[in-house]
Amino acid sequence: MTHSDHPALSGFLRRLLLRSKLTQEEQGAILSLEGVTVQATANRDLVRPGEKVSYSCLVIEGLVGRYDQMADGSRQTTSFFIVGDMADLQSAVCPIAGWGLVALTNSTVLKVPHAALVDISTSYPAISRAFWRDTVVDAAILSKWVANIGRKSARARIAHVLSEMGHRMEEAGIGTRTRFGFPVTQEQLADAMGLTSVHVNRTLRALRQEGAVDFRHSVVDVLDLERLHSIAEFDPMFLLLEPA
Amino acid sequence: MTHSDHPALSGFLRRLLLRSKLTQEEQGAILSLEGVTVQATANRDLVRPGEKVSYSCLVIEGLVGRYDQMADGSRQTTSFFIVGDMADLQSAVCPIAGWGLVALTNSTVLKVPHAALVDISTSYPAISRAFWRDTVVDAAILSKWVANIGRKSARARIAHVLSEMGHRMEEAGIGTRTRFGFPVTQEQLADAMGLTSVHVNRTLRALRQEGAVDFRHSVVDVLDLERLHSIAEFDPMFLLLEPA
DNA sequence: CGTCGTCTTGATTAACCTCAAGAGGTGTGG
DNA sequence: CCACACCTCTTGAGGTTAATCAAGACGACG
Repeated sequence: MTHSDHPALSGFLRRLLLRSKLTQEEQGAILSLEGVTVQATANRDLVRPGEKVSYSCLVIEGLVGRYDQMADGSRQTTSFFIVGDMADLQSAVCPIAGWGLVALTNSTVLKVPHAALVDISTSYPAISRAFWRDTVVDAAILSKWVANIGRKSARARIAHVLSEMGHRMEEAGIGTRTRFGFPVTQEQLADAMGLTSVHVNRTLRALRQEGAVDFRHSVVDVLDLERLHSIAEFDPMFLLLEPA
Repeated sequence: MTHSDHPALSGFLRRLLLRSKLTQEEQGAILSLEGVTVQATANRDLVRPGEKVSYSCLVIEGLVGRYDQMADGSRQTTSFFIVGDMADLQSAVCPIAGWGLVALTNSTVLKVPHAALVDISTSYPAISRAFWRDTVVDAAILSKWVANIGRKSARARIAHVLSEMGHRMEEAGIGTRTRFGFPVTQEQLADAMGLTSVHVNRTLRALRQEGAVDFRHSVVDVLDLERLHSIAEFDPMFLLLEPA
């Protein structure tokens, strides 16, 4: 276990405070969480599909993905997790799930024991609601992904995910909505969009040529935010930024 | 407000108990929830997209869908809710969301005030965890839908959703996994699968002809459960049936 | 018995996939 | 410091799945 007040926890707390009010005491309880720091190289599984876990993974550095594996070996990524995200907070109440977690790039995560998470959520109802709300936000993003993948063109899908990530990066304080690091390969992006890497490549080229967004060398450079959002039909409301 | 112990609440309690242990007192608190019963005819919105709500909708009768509307008018359904499901329990902690709720067939719902839900979840940590867990199950289903829509053929997608609904219907005690009522039109099913009704029609015919499943007249008749699950790559584990 | 929504089928088109090959970039070992 | 290996990106040609457009049959309900 690391000592209390691990710097990574402040990112997590910051994220919770975006949508939930917590007293000083409650904030202190979050910051006092302890865990084990682990490193993972790119494409290494943090949690294998179906594995029972006794801790949740807080992303300290890098980028983590949640994925579903098909029988033919193809993958569908169902979420990207950035610094400050607790990638599988839900596992605290459902320790077995069908999905896996993978480090999409070299990453560091803090493994926080479920017991500690359940403890503080039992002691502080407001923390319990904050955790619940965090899970709801995750579900809202998933719901939006279903809509994007089910009903939008490749162009709109990619525009949407880049808009979403820009928004979340800025929210987390690790970039701006018009320029941020996003270290995924076109192949990994394809796995998230339900497309092939070839088609992602062509679509990115089109988005660049029409002056909407330039995504190269792991950096997203939004050339025209309004145009990008319009292509994506992006409305940040779905991220549920409504502190209560 | 209806009187306490509304019969519909027992379906909701039954659903919670599938995945969470609750004491008699806690169970009593659930059963004592009060609300207003409302009826809605098919295709009537229960919650409009973006609307702020102060209650959650428990399905008493019928079938409810959560959907996202695109700018061009097309829709993506992101969940089906059956009798005993609290369609938007998450709104208790996030009263504004981007999606809408629609009665897919003539339905009856019990509108339970958020205040009451927050009250009992504050008084009973176990109920708070049960609610949280319920939201996690919803997210797990969403995650699976992303994978289905993103990476599977129309045939496998439809086979999967019929497998999923059969499982949930049996779980809720309103049918068996091989035969259950599912009152959606091919058009509504298409909106959920990210397909057109024409293609759903052709695909249902193919599934019937190969002896997997016969879905007609609002009834799903599974002809060969193993074959259906195999086509769908269906594994009920994702429904997180792990009481804790 | 008529009307309207739903289902069914056919013909054509568009979006995206598959296969394939070469270019660019980056890290590593000689 | 160079050479090689490997991964990622890029582009082309052709194929497949599912969308679109259109029309007629069926079926439930008044």
